[in-house]
Amino acid sequence: MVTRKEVAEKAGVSVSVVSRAMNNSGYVEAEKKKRILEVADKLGYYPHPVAEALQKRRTKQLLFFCKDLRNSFYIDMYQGMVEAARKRDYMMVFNGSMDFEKIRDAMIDGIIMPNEVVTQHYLDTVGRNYRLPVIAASYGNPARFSRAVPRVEIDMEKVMELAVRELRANGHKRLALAMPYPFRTMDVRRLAFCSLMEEVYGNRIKDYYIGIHREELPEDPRILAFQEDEDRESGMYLPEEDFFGKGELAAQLFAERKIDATAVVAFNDEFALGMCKRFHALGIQVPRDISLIGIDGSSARKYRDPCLTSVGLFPEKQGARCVDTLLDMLEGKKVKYVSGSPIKLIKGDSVRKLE
Amino acid sequence: MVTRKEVAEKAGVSVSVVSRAMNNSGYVEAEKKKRILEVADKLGYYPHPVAEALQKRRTKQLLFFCKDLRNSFYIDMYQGMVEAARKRDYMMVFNGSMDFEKIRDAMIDGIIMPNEVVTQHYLDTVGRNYRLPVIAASYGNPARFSRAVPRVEIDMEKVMELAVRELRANGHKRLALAMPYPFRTMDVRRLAFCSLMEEVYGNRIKDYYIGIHREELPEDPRILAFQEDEDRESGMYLPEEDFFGKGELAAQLFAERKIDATAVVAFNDEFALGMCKRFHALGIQVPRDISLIGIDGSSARKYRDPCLTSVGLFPEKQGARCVDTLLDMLEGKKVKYVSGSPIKLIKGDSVRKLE
DNA sequence: CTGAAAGCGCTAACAG
DNA sequence: CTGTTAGCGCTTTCAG
Repeated sequence: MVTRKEVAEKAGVSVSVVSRAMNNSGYVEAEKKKRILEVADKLGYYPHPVAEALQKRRTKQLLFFCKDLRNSFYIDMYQGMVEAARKRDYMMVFNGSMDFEKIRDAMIDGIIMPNEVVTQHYLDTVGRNYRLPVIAASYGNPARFSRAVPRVEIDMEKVMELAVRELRANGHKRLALAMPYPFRTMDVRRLAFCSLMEEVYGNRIKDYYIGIHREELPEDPRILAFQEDEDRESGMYLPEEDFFGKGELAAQLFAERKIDATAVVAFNDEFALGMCKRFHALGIQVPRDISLIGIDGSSARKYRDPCLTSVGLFPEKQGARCVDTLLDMLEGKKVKYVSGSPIKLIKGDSVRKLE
Repeated sequence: MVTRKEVAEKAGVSVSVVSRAMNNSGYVEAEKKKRILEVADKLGYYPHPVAEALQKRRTKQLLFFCKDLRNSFYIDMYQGMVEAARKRDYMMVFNGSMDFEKIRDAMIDGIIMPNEVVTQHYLDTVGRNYRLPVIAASYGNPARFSRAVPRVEIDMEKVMELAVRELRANGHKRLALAMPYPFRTMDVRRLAFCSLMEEVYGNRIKDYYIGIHREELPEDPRILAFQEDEDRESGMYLPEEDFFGKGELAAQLFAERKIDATAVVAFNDEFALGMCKRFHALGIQVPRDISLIGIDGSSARKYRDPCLTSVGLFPEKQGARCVDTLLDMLEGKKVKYVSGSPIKLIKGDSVRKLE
């Protein structure tokens, strides 16, 4: 392996001059600099990133701590991070194994958490005595962080408002909400939906809520909504959920319970697509018999027809903002404790205009 | 930050004893070891991964160099890698930005390449004078590596054979192949298909090949089959392709050209799903009017009904094997230059039994 | 402008 | 069994 020392010898200078030449820091005679760079190039020299990191106490790597790789929402988010990091000469590293302990073995300068639940878990365990800067992507879900963590937040209340407004604009009055969790779960979508529909439904709102309970799930090892009873009670859930499968189940429940809603807001696009499929199998046509609106704006919308109408959350933008905030922190800049990320309705063909 | 030195002082020993105690290497009095571990724990000490890496010349990180994140095939492959790496106490790092230059800034012990094309690109550029161990996932595509690189290979000829056999077993005689590339492209699927169908079609084989040419692609920036004319001529292509969109186009071409095949083998599942969608839009029913078989066994098969029949490639297994081979190399073991990865037909409902 | 020297936090001989 | 010592490859004062 060729080191700075070797370059220095061949160029007839000392290592420190080479260092300065390579980093454009401090003084070095123009003539010499040129020669050094030439020698380095000829030798195929390239600085050793680990040594550099040790000395500078900067690895130039950021971790996106996310296990839920099969969820394209997070993949999109990661793409946004990669791009933002690249612009500031950082590398975005992805860790697919959800193992908090191992986080301390990672050579990183900071961590981005995918949601409130994971953030809280982290802060309550390893994060207690590991004080690397942390940023959380968040969605307005109730969570109590034991330490101040800047969040880049998507305003889910507004998302729900957009969805409901779109349905109402198309003449829908009786709307249902389909979720992968029981009613009692403190999910911001459910809370927002309830507050928006309260004046219409009053206390009959539960009749228009389709939730998947653990007991109802088929015996599929992938479908594991809750790991511990404790988690279930606290309304927490862990990732790697089969939203599509749960969506199918939700459509089934919707049909069985003969809910008289004309439109459904689904937890997310994956969930909505699952509903679509099952509706189709049950002979219920979207949007003729039932209108459907998803949340995410994911590219998976394309798989089914009619194309799903959805509230786009632009996870790439959220991801990019997470990175920028984190890097600002590392540079010692003051950062906002909460910053927002844009949303927008993406029209498809799954909402019918009622006369 | 708490270091080994600090722990040593509090425990009244020297740093080397602490080192030995923590790594279970060399001798250290049982009593002392216990005390040291206690002190370390109380201080919340955790070894500095960068310093360790510098000294041991082992970062315990492996890179999966893959930009095509939206392709679930590679995501599955990555999952397999993560698991295999975890078992051997390694961390699998994912780099989503296709920038060969930046690879040298990554703190890694080895690299896994997603396919032959990327491997070759790498070897011809940065890989020239950066000799980190490399493993390539491969598919029997023609490629000339300028350096010996162990490959974990999926036998695409056998894959094609399985697909064709399944269709024939269901009574299909006239089979077509649908690909995202022109006929001249040296893709192993096309070559295998040609050799399998030669005796049936002779030189009419081109009539049963549906290929997407660059000129036929709609003006979608994402749809960029070839970056350079040079690449196109050499039959190379770069990732991030919209296989779904091209599949739609292929179905269109199939219908327009009134090909009299009763079944189609599609490039991959994504491509097949695109075909499904367009066929549906054109009023051509799968499998009633046309049978369809995909390649991959991807989870996206679930999105559409009928469920796609596909040849499963089990990318997780391929990924896991890549990692194991790479780690064996790092441990100085002798590794096979080419190793295989299993395949299997996954039955769905997209192939009709002909009378 | 340059080079010697002192580390970054950790490991691994090697005497004691 | 233990401590001293010499690095891993790089950066950064700080005298010259």
